[in-house]
Amino acid sequence: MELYKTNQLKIYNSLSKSKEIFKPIVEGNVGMYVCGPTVYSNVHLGNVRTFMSFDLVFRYLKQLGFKVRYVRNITDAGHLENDADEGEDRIAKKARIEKIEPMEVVQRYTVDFHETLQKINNLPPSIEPTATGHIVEQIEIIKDILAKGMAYEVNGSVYFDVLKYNETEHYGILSGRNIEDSVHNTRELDGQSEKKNPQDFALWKRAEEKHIMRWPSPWGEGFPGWHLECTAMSTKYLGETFDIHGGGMDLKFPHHECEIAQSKVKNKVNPVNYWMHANMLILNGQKMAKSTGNYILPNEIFTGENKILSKAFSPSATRFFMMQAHYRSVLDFSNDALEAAENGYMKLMEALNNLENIEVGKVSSINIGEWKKRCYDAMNDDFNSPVLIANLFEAVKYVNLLLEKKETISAADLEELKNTMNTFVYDVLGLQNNSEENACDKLNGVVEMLIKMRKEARDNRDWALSDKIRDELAVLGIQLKDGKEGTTFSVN
RNA sequence: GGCGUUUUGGCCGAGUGGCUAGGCAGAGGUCUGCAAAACCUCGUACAGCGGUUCGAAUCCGCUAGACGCCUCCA
Repeated sequence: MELYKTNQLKIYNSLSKSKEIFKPIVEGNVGMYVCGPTVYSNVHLGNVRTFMSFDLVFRYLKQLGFKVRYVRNITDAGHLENDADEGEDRIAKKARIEKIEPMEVVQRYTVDFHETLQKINNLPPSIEPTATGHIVEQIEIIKDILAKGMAYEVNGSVYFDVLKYNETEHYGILSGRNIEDSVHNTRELDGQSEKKNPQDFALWKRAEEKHIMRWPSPWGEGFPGWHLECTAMSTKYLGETFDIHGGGMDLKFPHHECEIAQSKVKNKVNPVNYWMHANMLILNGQKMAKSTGNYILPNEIFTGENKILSKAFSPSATRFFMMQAHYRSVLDFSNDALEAAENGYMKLMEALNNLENIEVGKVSSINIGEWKKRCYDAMNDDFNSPVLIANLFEAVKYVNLLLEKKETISAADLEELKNTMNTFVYDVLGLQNNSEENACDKLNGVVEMLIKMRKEARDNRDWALSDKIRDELAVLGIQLKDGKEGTTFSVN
């Protein structure tokens, strides 16, 4: 029987601002859409955190037995940079600077994005559609919204009429705003004279002469507006109403608010049942962002090539660091925090390796079933990975006590412990075991030989030689551990 | 200025109206030829001031700080 039938998953819904019991539209199936990256530069660690948060959601839904269609777009048509740059989107701008074809920029950074997510062990989504591949769908939606009188055309551009929409619907329902407030508080910017109101957002923008990315439309040559692509792609692949829509907290307004408005006009239904927002990664007390230069790239962490880092950290240690925080909490990035996470991560991996060395007994002195339930309870409570990890460390303690024979475990319980730990560590959290990568058979053989030689030296009370072997191996990052049952080692 | 979130022990980070989060770092102990590892024990917490309550770090109010959004942004 599928686990979702016995596990009651609760998800914090940004729309209701409360945890709700998750009930998919079609039993056993989940449709999930997550706003993907704009591929005009390398993804930074803050971007990665969001995608990792939803990777956790994706993985756990699958673990519960749901059949998940996970759609995450690639924004390759670019967003408008600001109104002063009217007609010029980010990707076109970058292309001009580098004197290359826009789609070459898109290709380069899409590849970088995929490589980075693969290193950090994110699962690929089920469908990864591109904005440029869905121009036709976007044009159709605009025509529909125009026909319904909720948009207007000016000089080859089409804008969504927010004030008119707000007469019958609540623009601001997701972000907790009232349009009346923002009417009084929105700063007037230049170049907005086309719009009836500053709150109106573009559905279609007329392309200036020099604009590189352009498509024909009923309103002339141009390109789609900021928020339309997600509406087009999510509803195309998941339906007019689907289960989960995710994205970074910073997209809640205006991006997701606009998506709701567009969908409601076009389909007359709420597009999303559960809105999920992942919180920001903080560096130097501020949100990581390309625009401010306050960011760190994933590769800089993996190579250690950044002045705030004392050394390189593996993708898994980095992933573990992020999983130790809840996805809805702000997380502070620092070298100290990463180091602490790395130490904890290695301790966890050590215990996983040691699972193989445990001897079974007739009865169990620890309650594995109860422990397993606590693991699921943690994840059922809005994907609470930090509490899950606390429970995994509880299991680390079990493993060590079992090795010392201070506790006993039955064969069936040991199997349960192994399966559950593997499931949560590898399948749900998506961590990888680095020690397996580092230690190959030849190395194992050499170290075992040295351990044997050291034992002979110790038996002869030749402490100088035995310590020399131990210390020199330590310098190489190989740590020897003398236990009651003999010496073991770990590779750092 | 508006809307929202947040403030936990040396550090990172959970959580709850009364019952140990966890990790890292630190102290003492067991073990050990010594060390490391492991295990056991321990410490200083819930920004400040009021209120509700038998009881609040947990609910409410005020004050102070921080962050996010209000413009592209994960």
